[in-house]
Amino acid sequence: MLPLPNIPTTMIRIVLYEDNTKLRENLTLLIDGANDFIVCGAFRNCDHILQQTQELLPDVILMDIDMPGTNGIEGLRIIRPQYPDLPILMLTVFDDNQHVFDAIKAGADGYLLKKTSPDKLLEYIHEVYEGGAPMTSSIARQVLHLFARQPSDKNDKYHLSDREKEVLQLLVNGYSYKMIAGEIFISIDTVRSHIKKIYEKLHVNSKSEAVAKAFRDKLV
Amino acid sequence: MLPLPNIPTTMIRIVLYEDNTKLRENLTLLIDGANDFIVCGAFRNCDHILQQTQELLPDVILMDIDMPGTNGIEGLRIIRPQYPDLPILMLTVFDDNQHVFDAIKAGADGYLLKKTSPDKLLEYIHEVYEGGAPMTSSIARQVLHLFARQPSDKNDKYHLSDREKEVLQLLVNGYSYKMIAGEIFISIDTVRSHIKKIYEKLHVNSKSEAVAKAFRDKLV
DNA sequence: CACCCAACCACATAAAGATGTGAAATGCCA
DNA sequence: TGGCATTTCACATCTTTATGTGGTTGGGTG
Repeated sequence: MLPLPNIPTTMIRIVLYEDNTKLRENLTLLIDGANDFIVCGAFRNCDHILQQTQELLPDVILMDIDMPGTNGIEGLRIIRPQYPDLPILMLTVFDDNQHVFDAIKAGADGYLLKKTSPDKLLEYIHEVYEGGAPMTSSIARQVLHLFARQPSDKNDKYHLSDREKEVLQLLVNGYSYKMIAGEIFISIDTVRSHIKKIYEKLHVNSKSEAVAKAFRDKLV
Repeated sequence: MLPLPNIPTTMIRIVLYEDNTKLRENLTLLIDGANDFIVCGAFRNCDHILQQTQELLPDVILMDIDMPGTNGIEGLRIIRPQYPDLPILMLTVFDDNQHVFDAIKAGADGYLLKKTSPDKLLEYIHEVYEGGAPMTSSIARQVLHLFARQPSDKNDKYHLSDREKEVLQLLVNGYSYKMIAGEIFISIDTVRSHIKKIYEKLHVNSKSEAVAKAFRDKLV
């Protein structure tokens, strides 16, 4: 049985994550329209990305960052360890430093802005599938500069007080509230109130999230 | 006084550093041939890059890496601190990790291989002049990977099972037991027993210690 | 001076986590 | 075939954490 001309024997399987329904549909139409792509799944967030990837076996994932529920960065962190070679292309409106940095750190293989034109987008999907690293030029510039600039010195970005930094450091070191209280000679209730304040400032709500954030943002 | 059509009022000033005389001349011809570029200097190494830059005031520097005398990387390190915003485009035969890494660290704004076609090269010079970061795709991929997944082979030192690694990843991502159970479709008691096992293997006894260890040992 | 903020403390409640004991199903491999 | 690791689940208990609502003190600033 011979394959017909111009009909690829294997389609490149794409899965989309994008919360905007209209955009998700448009992207699906665009990508399905190309003759060697097939969209085998499109979801509004990354809540079940592990199962979905297991079932759908995509060749490329196209991922928005800002989604309700599990967002693109979190999704990336979940999926990347299990699928180290799966090309994942971020497609987002954010071109600020922090988002780019987080995405790259989490193992994105490309980073495009949503204003990318449809034909360029298809070209870039091919590129990432073939092992390239498509980036819009402003992103590429940021990536290079992220590398070059050596000190993070952004550890004041959350405006933690000295005492709060001290407590956070102890949390990161694995201390319980009781141990912290003993270590710096304050009551456990005071430890609680410090930690509550830290959570507010870091926008987290558990000890392990605070610890993770401290590592990721090089606060320690 | 009106500018004539198609004749830019300001030319983009280029300085070249390239030791191969023939190539240097060819590049000069190519770039001067474009109607909005002018080569205002071309040198065989970076020995006097500071003075040359001061005098010639280039808008873009095009730089080879391997040159006798002060080479491209050293030149970059000399010039970058004084001119942090001057676009510098590396143009070289090396696409190995170390050279790319060194150049990026020293503050290059773009990195092209010499096999780049002449018309592409002119396009890329425009791009770097306009704040972009032109890279050949193999370089872009290297840059991303330098950032993201450097080690990730010593993560077997604790002999975590696949399932345990999966659970640990979700812990690191800030999931509660209940959320983990929901995500991977097992009961919360099973989550407990996995986590207990993880704690034994990592020699910790709390979630945040496990998270911290995961970061420190680059398990994530 | 009044005001804010950092740092301290207390009490209470609900949720989450840690630990222990025990057990069943699967698959591998020697 | 029997042992071993992995994965799954249940029940019980106790500790820790998270959150809320208060409060006092002292330093600094407009």
